[in-house]
Amino acid sequence: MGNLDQTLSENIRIMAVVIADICHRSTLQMASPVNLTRNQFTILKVLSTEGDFQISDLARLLDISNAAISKNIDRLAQLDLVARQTKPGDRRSLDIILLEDGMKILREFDRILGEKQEHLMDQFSIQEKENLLDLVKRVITFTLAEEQDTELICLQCGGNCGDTCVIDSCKGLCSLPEKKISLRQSVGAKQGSSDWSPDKK
Amino acid sequence: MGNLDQTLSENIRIMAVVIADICHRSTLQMASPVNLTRNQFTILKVLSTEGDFQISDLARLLDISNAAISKNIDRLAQLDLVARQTKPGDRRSLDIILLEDGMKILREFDRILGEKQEHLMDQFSIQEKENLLDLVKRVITFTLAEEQDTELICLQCGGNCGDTCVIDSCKGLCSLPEKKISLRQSVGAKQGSSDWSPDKK
DNA sequence: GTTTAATGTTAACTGAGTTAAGTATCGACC
DNA sequence: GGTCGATACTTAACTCAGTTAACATTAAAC
Repeated sequence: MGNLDQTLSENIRIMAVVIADICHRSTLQMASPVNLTRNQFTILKVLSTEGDFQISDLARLLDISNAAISKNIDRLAQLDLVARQTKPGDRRSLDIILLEDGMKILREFDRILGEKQEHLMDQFSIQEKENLLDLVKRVITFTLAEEQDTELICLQCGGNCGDTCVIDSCKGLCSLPEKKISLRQSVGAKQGSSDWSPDKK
Repeated sequence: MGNLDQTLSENIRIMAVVIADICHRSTLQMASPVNLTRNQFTILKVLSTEGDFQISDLARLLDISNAAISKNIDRLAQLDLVARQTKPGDRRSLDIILLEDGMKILREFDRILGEKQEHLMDQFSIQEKENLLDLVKRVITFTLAEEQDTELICLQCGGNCGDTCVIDSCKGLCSLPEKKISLRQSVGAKQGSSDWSPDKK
């Protein structure tokens, strides 16, 4: 029944855009008093997970250059969201640490997302949720299996999904910070064309 | 059962990123011999739907400036994917028309997406698909209802889902080209920070 | 026939990325 | 202990896709 396949595929794609684009953007806008780019937000999110992160770690994780991270940290530091802290052992390295104001934005983001999620989840019975979860997991794993570039930071779980995460490459960040090398080779945060900057209109 | 809610929400978000980001990017890269930005691809996609489109229509639809559209059309015209055609009635206006090479890219994109989709759909029984469709539609409508900025071009259906489209504001484009004014107020294609440009590494 | 509005292009600018060069520190080796 | 290469970060110059503002050209209104 090709038509069902078609409709379902389309609706899955629409859902993806709605969640990954519209919902994320609006939540971030609500959560933060200042405009943050997607990458700046991702940096905060990474810093909120366990482990120490330096400029080059962040560059590797977000797959952008050290120079770009450095500039983003300038911006975030200027907003008092993060700070550079020289490492005791090695005076070349800097640990980037998340400050209270940065945490506040993340907490607010999670709170808003949590609220939206709560309302959404109220729609479904437990049976339906379990059903949907199973189907969603299968969509994810199957879709990723078809792709070459499957490394990414999902970070949707706040770094605590551990071994239950469906994303193989995520597990490193979620539960094993020491494995943080070379995640997300290709879910690039490349030079910008369109969607993810703060709205300036 | 808060934990199920949490897990399900996370997995929905992960699925969204996987589909909207990774899958779209890789498909576009496979489909097009030249690097197209997300907006350039969206322009092609819009042009492939029914109706005549001028610079200002496209600007309104993508929510970027006339000047930006003009430059994008320069680029697409230089690649022989589209052409400017002076309108008989009004010599100020230009109809932007999709050329064969442009259509070829769209066809190839759809073909690849169709293939991926076919494999994915093989995973599910008809019962499961109907189930999933229902749940997905509810996620979409509910999520959109919570958002203020719900205007968007989804264009996932290729412009032919008509009244069955779950996206109210989409219907204009899918089935009623004359309503093409002011779709997508805010699913911005704003100045760029991060993800959607062709990969230059 | 002149003024006003609409359409599209050009020019100057912005912001977030890039690469390449520069600075400082560390570790190793003679 | 001094030099040399590697590592970590920053700075500078550039690119690219947006922006706004000024400018042609054409159409419409009075």
